[in-house]
Amino acid sequence: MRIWFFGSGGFAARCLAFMAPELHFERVVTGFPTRSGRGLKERPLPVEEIALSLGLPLERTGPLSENEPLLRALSDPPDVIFVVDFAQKIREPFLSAPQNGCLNIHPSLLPKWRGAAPVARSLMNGDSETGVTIFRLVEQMDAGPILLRKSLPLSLENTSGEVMELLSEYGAQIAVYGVKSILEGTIKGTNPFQEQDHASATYAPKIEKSEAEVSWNRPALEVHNLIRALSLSPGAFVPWRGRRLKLWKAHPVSDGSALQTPGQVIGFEERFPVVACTEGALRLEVVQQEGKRALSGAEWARGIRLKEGDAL
RNA sequence: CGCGGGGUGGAGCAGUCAGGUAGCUCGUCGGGCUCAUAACCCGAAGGUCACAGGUUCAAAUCCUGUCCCCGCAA
Repeated sequence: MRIWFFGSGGFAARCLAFMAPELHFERVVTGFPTRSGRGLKERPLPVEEIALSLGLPLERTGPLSENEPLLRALSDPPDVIFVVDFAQKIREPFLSAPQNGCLNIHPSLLPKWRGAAPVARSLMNGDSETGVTIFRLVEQMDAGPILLRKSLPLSLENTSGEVMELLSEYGAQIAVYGVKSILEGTIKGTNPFQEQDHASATYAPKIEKSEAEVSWNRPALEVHNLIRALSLSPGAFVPWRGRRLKLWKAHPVSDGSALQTPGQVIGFEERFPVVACTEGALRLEVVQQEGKRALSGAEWARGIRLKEGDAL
């Protein structure tokens, strides 16, 4: 069983880590290190770090269409190429080089939430269920035939970080199962891939920075959904004292009295500040001021001497 | 050298600009009150003010260098 893996980001790195004990990867391909972070230092991509720590054969690539050695290698193609959270769009000749095509692990129940930010969009939308899909890449983004899906129930407590973590694990599980089934002929004979219902597709465009700014002048549930949707990155924030106050974790409070001014501290629950929104209120669990580390809402309120009636 | 914020008893902060006895809200420990409590009252312990050097009669505070944490931007 010959398998290649193309990936770059954190989700890809976690999927790779979960799959590595079960599958043999002949090549792991990622992008070049990017100048990023404070000081604009050059940093390797998450997949590179994971692959090296797992002792997998790693190579870096620029645009695939210009990678002559890799293109030549396609003349002796692997059985399957996993393409996960990879910064480039995959085209021919890669799409049809492997006998079983290129497989993607997508953190949504396709055809729902095609696109770049499926987990964030589903949480933002208040979905009660999401999942992960293994499908075969086609020219059109996230529109290929489905091999396997696994669902994950969501609650109001779930954050994007947790959900991504779980879906990378689930995705790796069913990817391993799926690829073994195909290659060992368990489901030989019938076509294991099922065409998507394109008519019911929805889309999850990438998160814009401007979407991260929230206002208390919204329903508490909506603010809460945005906070947990963006809790992996970049974090929702409110302007506060001329700077940003990031809201990493909150909890909606059913105090229905809509008589409060949005943004006003209407009280404390176990020392955590409760802030009024237009419908209901939010208890601030974890916040972070610019330049400071993330703190529990209680510690933050204590340090700045926050009192009932103060306005955020 | 991309821009910026920060490091002060165990936690979170004020004090730094205008050098002059280490402060606040908590936590911890002891005592009191209470049927009881995360409540309240009384008391106590705990800090080389990140590190190094310099200026000064005197440095958390001013100057220089170093380490560490973090936000933005890309």
